[in-house]
Formats: sequence, structure tokens, C-alpha cells
Amino acid sequence: MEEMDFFSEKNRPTVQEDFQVKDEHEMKFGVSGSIKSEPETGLQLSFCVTKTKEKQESQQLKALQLELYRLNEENRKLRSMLDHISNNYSALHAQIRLVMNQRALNDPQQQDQRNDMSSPAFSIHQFTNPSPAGTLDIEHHSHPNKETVEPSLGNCIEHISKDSEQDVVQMGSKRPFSENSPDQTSQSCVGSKFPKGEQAKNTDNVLEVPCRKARVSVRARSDAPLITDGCQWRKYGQKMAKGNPCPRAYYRCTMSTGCPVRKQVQRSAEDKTILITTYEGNHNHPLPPAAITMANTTSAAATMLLSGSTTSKETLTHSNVYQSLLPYTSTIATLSASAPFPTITLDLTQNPNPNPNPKAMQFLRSAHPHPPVPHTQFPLPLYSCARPFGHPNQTVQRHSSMVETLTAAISTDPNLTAALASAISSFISAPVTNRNSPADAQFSQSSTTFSTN
DNA sequence: CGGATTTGACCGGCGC
DNA sequence: GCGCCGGTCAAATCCG
Repeated sequence: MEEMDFFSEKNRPTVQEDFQVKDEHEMKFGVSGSIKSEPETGLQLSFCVTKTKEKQESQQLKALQLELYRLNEENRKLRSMLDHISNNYSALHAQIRLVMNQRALNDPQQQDQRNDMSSPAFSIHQFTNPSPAGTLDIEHHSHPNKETVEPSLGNCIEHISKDSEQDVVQMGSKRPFSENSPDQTSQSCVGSKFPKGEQAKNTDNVLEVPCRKARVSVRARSDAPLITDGCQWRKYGQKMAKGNPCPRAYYRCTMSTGCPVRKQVQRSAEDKTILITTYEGNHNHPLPPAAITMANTTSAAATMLLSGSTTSKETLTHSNVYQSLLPYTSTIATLSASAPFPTITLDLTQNPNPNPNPKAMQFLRSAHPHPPVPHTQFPLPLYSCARPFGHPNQTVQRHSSMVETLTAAISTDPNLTAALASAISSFISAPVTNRNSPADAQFSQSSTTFSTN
């Protein structure tokens, strides 16, 4: 950065300052000092006024020109900074691809998947999941042309996040539901859950990306014990969490045997009227309409959290849900990448819009028309991978549209956008460590939290 | 009686 | 190695 010579500026008043000084002088002594000191005729007076006006205008013009020049300079500096960042990004991306190619060549077990690794996103996915099985995620097939469309690091992380969400399915061999889970064939094995010996076989030259599971946390003000999200849940545990007098309840989805989705419900320690619900995993079964929209939004939030993708507003205006989300966009407040799971928090405890969008209200009513128990109506959808009844093929399309939806919803708040960009960039630029290092399986990401409220 | 909930035990990760 | 803590399991209990 250039050093600025403040002294030269100090010693030489700017045109603007000049103008102000003169202005003050004129206000003190009338239209012009010369007029007061030397009485003149009316003609001379008008001539002097005209001359002074012209002088003022020319000085104003100079001031504006200076301002324009200053802004241009600032613009130029910002452009150069942007170029610099873009170059760094390109270099980093090239390095990642290089390492991936090397890894592909070194690992004979991946040979049969070489074709699929043409996508950088998938390659990263393989990277972060040193699975001996090396099974493919169904969703990866849904984006065969990712590289040509958008070969971005964001996509890589998006896939990592999807994978991470699906880690929940393979919690262990004891799980009865994991045996017949429809998602099982689509699951890549989870590094952290594998026996250490097994892991060691597959961790050579493997990079660790600091992400295991994505979580979506929803804060809502409610006296009810649960929020209504359209799914059926069964409580399987309750624990006292440290630092909170209220117990944390654990639920799993019971709409299908083997559904890996879990949620935790806990009241806020600071404000017991706030109910914090944390969702994890993807449904592996059709969902009722009320649950579909819910599922989509939190999953989009989770994906957005890690993908860092940007979306033009043009696409958003086509999304109905976007309209319903608008009243809540400013409530999406917190992104935490702290260990062990990156979590995005949708804070619905604020009331951002006194006149919420009618569509949002409609959605609120439709989420659960006749709740059997006093639940809080939950305005946001959950889990994009959920399949609606009878429309299994809509999953991918809905997923991407919802990602766009939430990403854009967040982008409508400039402060949040800036904070989010900062958080995501810090997330992306987190140190990439080698699994052979002692800190291999550790998610050493520092916490990134921000708030717009 | 079957499904849901409760609750103490257990397990694995992590820090010291 | 030990203790703490979060998360899960599973037997006991509850409830419609």
C-alpha cells in the first residue's frame, strides 16, 4: 500500500476548504468584503455578485472533480485487490486439482472410478472420504457436468457437506436401520467412524477438509416442547448439557425405518422461552408436503453454509419459497464452523417484518393445520434430500432451487452477506492438513460466528 | 398390548 | 491414563 503524505495535504488546504473559508468570510461581512469597505453603485454590486457566483461555481466544480478523482482512485485500488484475490483463488484451485490428480494416480483402488473423477467436486469428495468401498453418492451423478458448469471450490465443499450430512447413516454396525437403508449404497464410508487400522490403509496422501457433518439449528420462541416440522419423531434420549439448566432431548425420525435424520431440542439457557432445534442428516423416505418445504430450507442452509456459492437474484424471483422466506431473511443470523460440526443457525426469535408476506403466513398455516399437541408452527423447510410422495425425481431440482433460494435470501441483507462471505472465506481457507499428522482427524476449525442483529 | 417415553449405562472423542 | 462431555442404547416404565 502506498504511504500517504498527510503533511502536504495539511499544509495546502483543498479547494473545498478554500471555498468554505471564503464562504464563512462572506457570511460575516456580507456579500463581499470589498462591497462593505467601499460603497459601490448598484451596477457594480450586481457585477460583483455575478462574479462571485461564477467563482463559487468553478470552485464547486473543482471540488467535485477532486472527489471524482479520489473515488476513481479508490475504485482502482479495490479492483486491483479483487484481481489479487481472484488470482490467489485460481492458484489455489489449480493446486487442489493437481493434488487430486496425483492422488488418483497413486491410489489403485480408485482406478475404477477415474471416469467419475473428472469432476473436481467429486474428486474432493473422494478425497475426504477414504472409503475402501468408494461407493458413489447418488447426488454426485446428478451433476455430471459440474466441472464445465462451475468448477469452483464452493462446489467441492458443497459435495463434502452433502457427504457429511449422510455420515449420520453410518453411525455404526450396530444400527439396525443402517442395514436396509435405501441410502446405504449411496453412502461413502465415514473416515472418523472407521476402525483406525482400516482408516490407516486409506489415508495415505489424503487431505483432511475440516468438515464432518453439517447441522442446521433453528431458534424459535415457543412455550411448546417441540416445533412442528411435519415429520414424526421418537425421543430416544435426554441429557443435561453443560452450561444449560434445561435438558437436551434427542429425537430421531420415525417416518421410515432407517431414516438417519435426528434432531436435538433444547431451551436456551439465556432465554427459556426460546426453543433451539438442531437438525442433522437427510431423510431417506417420502415426506408429507408440510415437511418437504421444511426439509428443503434447512438443507439449503446447510449446503449454503459450506458451498459458499452465489446466486443471482434473477433466479430467485422465480422461486415461490423465496417470497415466503423474505420476512425471515434477516433472522438468519449465525454461522458457526466450530468443532465438531459446522452449524448454521436460523434465528426466528426476532420479528424482522411487522407485516409478513402473505405467502409466508399461508405457509405457516399449512405447515400443520391441526396439530395434535401444542407445537410451535415452524415456517422453514428442512432437508433438501427429502423426497415428496410420488415425486422421487424432483429431488435434485428442488435441492438446487432451494440452495438458490436460501443463498439469495441471505444475500438480500447486505450486512449479512458481508459477514457470510467473510465466514465462508475463512472456512474455505482453513488449513488443510495431512491425515498422517497427529491432528489428522481433528476438526481444528476455529469458530466463526456473526450476527446481523 | 404395543408403541412411546424415561433414564441410567455405555461408548467414543477430546483435553489435560 | 483419566476424567469430562456429548451422544446413543436399551431395559424399565408409562400410556392410550
